[in-house]
Amino acid sequence: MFAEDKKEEKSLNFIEEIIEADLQSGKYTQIITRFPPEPNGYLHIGHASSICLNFGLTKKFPGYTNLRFDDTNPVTEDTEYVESIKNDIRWMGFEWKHELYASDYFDTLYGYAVKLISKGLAYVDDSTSEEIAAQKGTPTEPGTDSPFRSRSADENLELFEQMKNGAFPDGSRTLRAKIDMQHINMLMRDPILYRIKHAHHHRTGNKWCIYPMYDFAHGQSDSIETVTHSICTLEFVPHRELYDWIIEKLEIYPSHQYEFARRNLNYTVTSKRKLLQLVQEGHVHGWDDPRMPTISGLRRRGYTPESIRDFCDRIGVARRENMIDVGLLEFCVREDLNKKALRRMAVLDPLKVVITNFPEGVTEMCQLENNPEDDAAGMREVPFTREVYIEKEDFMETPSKKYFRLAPGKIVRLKGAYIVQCEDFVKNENGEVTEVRCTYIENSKSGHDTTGINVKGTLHWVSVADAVPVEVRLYDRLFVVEDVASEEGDFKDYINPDSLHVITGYAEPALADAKPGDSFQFLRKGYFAADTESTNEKPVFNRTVTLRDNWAKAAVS
RNA sequence: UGGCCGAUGGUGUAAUGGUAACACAGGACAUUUUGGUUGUCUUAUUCAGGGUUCGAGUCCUUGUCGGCCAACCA
Repeated sequence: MFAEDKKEEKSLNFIEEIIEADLQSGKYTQIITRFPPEPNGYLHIGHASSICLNFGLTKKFPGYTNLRFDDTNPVTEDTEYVESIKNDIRWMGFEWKHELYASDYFDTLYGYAVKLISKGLAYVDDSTSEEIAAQKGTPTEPGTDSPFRSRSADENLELFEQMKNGAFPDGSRTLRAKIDMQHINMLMRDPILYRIKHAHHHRTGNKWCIYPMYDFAHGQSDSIETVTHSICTLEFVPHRELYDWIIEKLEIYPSHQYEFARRNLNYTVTSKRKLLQLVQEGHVHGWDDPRMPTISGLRRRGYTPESIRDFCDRIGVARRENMIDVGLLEFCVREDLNKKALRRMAVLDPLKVVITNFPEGVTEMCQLENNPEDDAAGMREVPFTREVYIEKEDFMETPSKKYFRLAPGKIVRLKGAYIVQCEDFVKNENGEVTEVRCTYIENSKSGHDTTGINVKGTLHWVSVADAVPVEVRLYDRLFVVEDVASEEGDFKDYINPDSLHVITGYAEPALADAKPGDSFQFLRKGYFAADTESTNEKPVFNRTVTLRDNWAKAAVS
């Protein structure tokens, strides 16, 4: 059980209420859910919500959850996606009961189709795609019957078998349900059940040249697995009538579909089509680019499974349209990493400080806490010398009144080391400050400070002689507008041209040992995770998220 | 012009006919050898009108606004 699940019981969401009622009434003694991705892309933060819901339900209530790949369209699907999906679900901390594929049921589904035809409830249609579209009518106008609608069951059976045997080219015929072309629900106007695709399938190879449509695969797959609560997003609400119709006519186990609103995150996109486009056109460096809202991207960025689960928990489950602030996701990862991440010092934009009264050639070790939030994390030693780097932004020639960092004549604490006072500074010909000269106060060392001086500011620093150069990748939101989908024109027009900055930072020696995936808090700068490409020779860090910064906020306003 | 689904602080969720709650974001103060963390305080006539009721965010009704539905995608 996850720690966050142990919190005091929150009120149930509407699906949990339904399940509780079903359990209490004795309708079920256990529940079965499923997570049904199509293996045609990587999982994203929206899927995370669905994963937490489906798997979370069977953690909370008796029962189990299957992983079922909805692989009914061979032309877009691939085993690469299957593997990434399994990997991401496990990383999220969930384990499925059975690994299943809709393609496992192709024979059964074929039999179901034959049964429907025999009952006079399906027919082979020779109409073209355009003709079928025309027959459908519109939401406000009824459709018209296909000229092939009244074929005999025997003829349909014969034709359908020939379809299966590869007698016809792609697109030449379809199997359609015979329901009602005047139905108020467009999906009930003789929906296509099977189409011809002479395509290689990632699992069944070339065995089949006809493939069932979503509506003729999903509900039956649920039924075959005796899924009790089949949970999907709101755009499938109109499909429920067809879902129930097929199950009823086939007289198979009655699974039930329940819909919730997909979660939208601002400043990003969560459409697989759009994400694929970003990858294929090189706007990002792959599905796991740390700017991507994919689970693999978030992982590489430094997000933890705990933080993503917490996020999903906080945003909840409902049926209304929503746009969730990415700030909440950031809050969740800060909260998690604050407890776990070891503190390290790294200077991202260096300015040299010379401590004029500190002896040359001497290295003095300083003891610093690895994590003030976790005593068990212990201490580490950091070398201090006459010359150190601080951040450029931590010195101001003419500071405002509320600035309590370094400035001419002002004192400041170098974290874990000494209190220093600024005596002088050097400028280059462009008027930029290139060096700050300070004196240190001898008996002010952290832990042994007998001066009684109260300093307002504390700076992070790195010894010049001991600094480890590291590549640091700073990320910003991928899009410049909150709601990309609602904007006019091509979504790519709203890509943030400054979503990535690669810089060289100077880190304390301990950071040279970072292993890919390790997370750290760079003091006063944010949380950073060693990238998958990081090595001891060339450490690379991704900024997961900055620290909250009240000073920066105040400066803006 | 049809059908379906929605509407509660800036955002996301709660309140199951009986005091509109929680979290994030924002603001203020305190604490702090990270301007981090932590603590305290603070921000709503529940889309609108009508109705039922002792009592309505909740039930009924009308309207308004938003989303979805006319892929051989899922």
